[in-house]
Amino acid sequence: MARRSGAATIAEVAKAAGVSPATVSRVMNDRFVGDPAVAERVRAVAADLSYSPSHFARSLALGQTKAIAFIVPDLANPAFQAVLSGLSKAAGRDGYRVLVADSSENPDEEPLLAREVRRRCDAIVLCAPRMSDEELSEIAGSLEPLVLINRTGSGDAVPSLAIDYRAGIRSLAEHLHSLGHRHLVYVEGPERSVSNRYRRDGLEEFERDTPGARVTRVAGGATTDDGIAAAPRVRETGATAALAFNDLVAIGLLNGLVDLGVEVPAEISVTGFDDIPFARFTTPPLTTASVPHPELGTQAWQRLLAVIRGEDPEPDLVLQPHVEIRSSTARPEHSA
Amino acid sequence: MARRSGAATIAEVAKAAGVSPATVSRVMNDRFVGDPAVAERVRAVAADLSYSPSHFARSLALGQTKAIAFIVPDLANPAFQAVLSGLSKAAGRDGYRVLVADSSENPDEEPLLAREVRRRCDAIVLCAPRMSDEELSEIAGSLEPLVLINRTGSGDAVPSLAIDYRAGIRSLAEHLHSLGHRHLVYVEGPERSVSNRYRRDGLEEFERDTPGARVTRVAGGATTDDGIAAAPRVRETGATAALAFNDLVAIGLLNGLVDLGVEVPAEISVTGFDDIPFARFTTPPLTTASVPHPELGTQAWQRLLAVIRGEDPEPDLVLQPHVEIRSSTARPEHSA
DNA sequence: GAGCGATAGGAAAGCGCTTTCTCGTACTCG
DNA sequence: CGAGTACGAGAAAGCGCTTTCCTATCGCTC
Repeated sequence: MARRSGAATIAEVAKAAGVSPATVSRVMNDRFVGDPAVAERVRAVAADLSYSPSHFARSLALGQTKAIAFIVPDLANPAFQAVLSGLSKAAGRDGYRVLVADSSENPDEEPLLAREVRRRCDAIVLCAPRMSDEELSEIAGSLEPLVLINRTGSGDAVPSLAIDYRAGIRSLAEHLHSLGHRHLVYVEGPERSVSNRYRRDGLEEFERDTPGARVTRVAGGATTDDGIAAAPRVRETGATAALAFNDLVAIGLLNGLVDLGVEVPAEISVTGFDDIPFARFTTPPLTTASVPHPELGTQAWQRLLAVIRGEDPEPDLVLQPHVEIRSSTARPEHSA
Repeated sequence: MARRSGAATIAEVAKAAGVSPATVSRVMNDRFVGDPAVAERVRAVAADLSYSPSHFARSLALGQTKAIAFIVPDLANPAFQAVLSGLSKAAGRDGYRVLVADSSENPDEEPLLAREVRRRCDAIVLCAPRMSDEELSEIAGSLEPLVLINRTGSGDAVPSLAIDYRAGIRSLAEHLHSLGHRHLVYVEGPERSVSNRYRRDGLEEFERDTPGARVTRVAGGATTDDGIAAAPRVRETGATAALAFNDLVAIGLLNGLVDLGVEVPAEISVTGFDDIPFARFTTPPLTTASVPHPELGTQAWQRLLAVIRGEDPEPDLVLQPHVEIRSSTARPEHSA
């Protein structure tokens, strides 16, 4: 038995207005066709009692909530916020709200988080780079309607949207190579991150296809602090250019290098990934690869809505990053 | 009538296990005291059908959701994220989830947003700097349990937590004054923002109490872009130091000034507010005033939980910002 | 003026779960 | 060995809302 939360119920409104709950419901949902005076009375009473229908009860009766969930690995990363913003705007236009959940607190419980959050709404957009493929395909079924971000073809027929990290980082590496860099160092993302794997693949391709080029790898992470911590390791490699897992890491790295007395880009060039708004404001401004993140959100919504409606979603999309050249990259010193 | 979402219901589990729904419910909630074999069977069947209880139905029956909402004016601002992070951790420890809503899309509908979101959960933490006092006290009642952030004593007995922007910005101004600056310029926050008013108050106090000091005001906003746009206006004032509404604006301003060829801090000192993580990484690193934001979230949860439980919350708290001196502030040129 | 269709609005079932009440069974104790 | 107790588990009500019937009333036509 619920402790009454003080809010008026439909029954109370009905009684006060001298009509049946059914009528109140109809009036509230603009499905009422009878005497306008009755509707008016109901509305007045409802306003008077400041009645507003209970969400749970509605959801229960209707079987839908008009809400979707968005799970991100780290809400503090502006790149995900940009996706969220696009998603939330798009969903809002169709009358849907989005619930945000951040799995950074405990990544291990991501599947649980997803499941739990999913049950509070009609569908879910999942961005879970650290979840294993097995875990993913295991829970995918129980999460539908579902759209995946940055996880391509998990075998299942789940619509997905991805950024081509592989191609993006390769372009970045090629940019550095064209400047004259031969020894690059990649500051890795989180151990279990799938998108880190894509980047590694891209770099391996680059290395293979580019005679004379070499890519060393050092441990990193996904945050500015990880970037700072990686600075000494980067310097030790002797590489003339560093590719960071993302902009956050790059920013940390930039500062870590400065603290070590290393000049960027004179001694070491640095690149990021994502082109977060702050990337323009670093010193020197960060060369990075970007993708229109809000677009990712919009596209995700299109597909999710289709799935919700039982229609066929548009085909999967793999967005190609665009290299944004700024001044954190330059020719290596000795080659000048 | 709900369209069945494919998920198993308690009735199905009950039937499959040859028991009553009541028993299933009890087993699922660890309230079962009977034959362990029965419990085991129920659990097995539940697992088999991958049953998980419907949230709405539970909420409806229980009258509670174990979720709270957090409304922020702008999720892109790292300061609010820090609050969110503290809140979410604290609430999580008590088994509560937090739903995040960002009102930046359309600030005018903040009251509606709050109301709607509130009905999806048990309580709400509201950070609505742009809502008018009237609007606020108008809806406060319908939002309870409620904790307010950065809105002190709205007359009503709503627990609140605030940052002392007035004192904080005053300290910043005094820091600049002590460096020798006499003409300061304040880059205003959003027009209707209450926290902007506090800052203005602080600066007026400073001006009144500090003979020879002068504070000009120019239009600004709350984002980096607003900061960039304010740069020419700042320069025109001829002030030797600029206090920005927050760090985001300060960062924009820093860059806007550089673009205009103005050197910081040589020609103009700049300060921010909030000490977001990026503040350390600007060039020059930003002098700012800070408050432990996650702590704000934790404190908010303490109070909210008390209110939810019908207990008396701890008294309101006004956190005192600490001035973080970095190198975006220095003695004015001619005084050197 | 009788018979018909249309229409306004109520009764009731059902969404899935929790929980009180109740009943039947298996004990225990005198 | 019978009465009383304890305990396991089911029946049913209720959370607040929507929606499908369904009935009663009205207005019309011939």
